[in-house]
Amino acid sequence: MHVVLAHTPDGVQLTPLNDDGTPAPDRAPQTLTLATLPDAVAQLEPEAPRWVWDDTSRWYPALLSAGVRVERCVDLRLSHVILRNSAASASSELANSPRGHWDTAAVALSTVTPEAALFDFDDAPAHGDDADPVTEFRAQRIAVATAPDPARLGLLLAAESAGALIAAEMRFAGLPWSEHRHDELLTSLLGPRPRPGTRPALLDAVLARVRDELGAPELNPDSPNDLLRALRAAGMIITSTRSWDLKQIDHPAIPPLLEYKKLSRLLAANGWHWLDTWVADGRFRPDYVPGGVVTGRWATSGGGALQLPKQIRGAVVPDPGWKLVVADAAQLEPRILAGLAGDTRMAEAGREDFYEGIVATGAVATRAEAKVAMLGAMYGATTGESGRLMPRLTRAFPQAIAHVEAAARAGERGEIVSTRLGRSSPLPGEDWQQAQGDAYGPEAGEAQQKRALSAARSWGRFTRNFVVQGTAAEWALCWMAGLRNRLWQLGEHMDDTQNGFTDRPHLVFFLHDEVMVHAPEHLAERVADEVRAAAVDAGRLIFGRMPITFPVTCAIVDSYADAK
DNA sequence: GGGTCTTGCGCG
DNA sequence: AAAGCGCGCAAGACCC
Repeated sequence: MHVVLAHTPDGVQLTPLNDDGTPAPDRAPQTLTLATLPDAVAQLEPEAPRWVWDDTSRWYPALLSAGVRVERCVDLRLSHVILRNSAASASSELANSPRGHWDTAAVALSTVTPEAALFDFDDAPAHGDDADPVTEFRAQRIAVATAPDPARLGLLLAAESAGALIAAEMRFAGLPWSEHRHDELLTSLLGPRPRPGTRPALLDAVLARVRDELGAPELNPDSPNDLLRALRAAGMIITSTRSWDLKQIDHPAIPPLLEYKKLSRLLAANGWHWLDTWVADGRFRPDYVPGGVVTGRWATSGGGALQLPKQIRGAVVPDPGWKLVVADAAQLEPRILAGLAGDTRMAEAGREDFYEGIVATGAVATRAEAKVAMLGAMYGATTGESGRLMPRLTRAFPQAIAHVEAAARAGERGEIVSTRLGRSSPLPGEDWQQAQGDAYGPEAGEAQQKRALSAARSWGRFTRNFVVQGTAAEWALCWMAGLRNRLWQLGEHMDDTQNGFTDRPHLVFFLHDEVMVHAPEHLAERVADEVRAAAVDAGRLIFGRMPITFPVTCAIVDSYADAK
């Protein structure tokens, strides 16, 4: 059963439907107030319906605040974006109708906090006819059913929607964060928290050494212009102030300067100000944005949750009596490539440690070489060590390399490419099309042709990587969705005293190919088993019986810093 | 004074 | 000047 939730002027319309979108004969639609919605949802939830709503981030946080968890949903907005762009649904009515309500990002924007038990409909855009979720749901079902492979596209929409639930739940639960430990880390690296407008003592001391070595007492190290001038005045030949460039230079000012950059970055990005802004009541609650990246990866907004530097991961600590289970899908993208290409030789070689396996075939000499060569294949390297090693990979694994090469050529021609489950890449922009057109015009100059070729190659690198990164994102969604169900069942016997959601082991963090579970200590080992089992399931879901392994490294720790 | 672009660096 | 992919954020640079 599906139950569609629609926001109406007086409250909420609740419409039960059969799975094909036709009205459920034995169930009448109901109209409710927002205040009574959580109870109504909780009452129906034991039947495990798929809740159909326009945008998970608008409905689910308030349900979670009211203590209501749902097992399944359809996020119409996320699904619509996939179906609008997918080559697999390109001939559907949905994909060929004019852009409207479901294509506007406005539906997406939401800043509902778990604390605010209010639904966020104040800024809902004016509803036209096309905004009716029942109509949209039916259009989506048809688009999926008429696709060449409905099962794959259907799986993608289910996984994307599950991701939206998880994103809301992770924000609700929050990442356990010790403000005290964070402050200790900052103090040991930077010195005690300084008065506003002044540098911490240790940072100041490093800066003094830089100024001294450069003979520039007034240097503002945070100004690239100023810094560049000072470095040149000290005799260095240099065009940028990037750390990587500075490392090539032998000068006594460089080591303290690199240290200054490292520390000032920590202060600016994850210092006390960040702590005040993003951590409350021992939890870090970033705003996850499922589908926020074209490839299907998640983004976050605020708090930089996907860029937590290793330096401060020590501040992520479980509650007393709990553990963190930190799991990482080992060498995910190379495995995904082997699966996508159906390259059983590569899959076989990479069965355990992927890169050691490549070395064992004799394709390259060392693990480091194998890694660089694989990255080159997936990113489209043409120069450097990576570009040099790639031909050897091509000889050893022609099938895998041909797959990414084909994706690159398609992109160079301005065509779209698709992931395993059917998420398609965007078309290149107008500027790109214009540049390609110009290059073949009658009066095209050499510079124009060069520019067009460079743009074509660049887009080819994007599409090359899109199929791998995007399919890896699909795998990760399936992994996490499966894990979510397994974790819930693991806590099934528990009496949910406070909140049925946060009492049980639950997901608290996700980073592309890594997940973190906050688990009661006595369940931690079993959580680790479920993490591994869910990885096996995800591989089967996406690649069927193909013999690809997805090993997971799993650490049960008292601090995120101890995970690797 | 305020908005946008650029630089630099964190993560996978 | 371009350069192996995808991001977000802070602060300076730049412009009106």
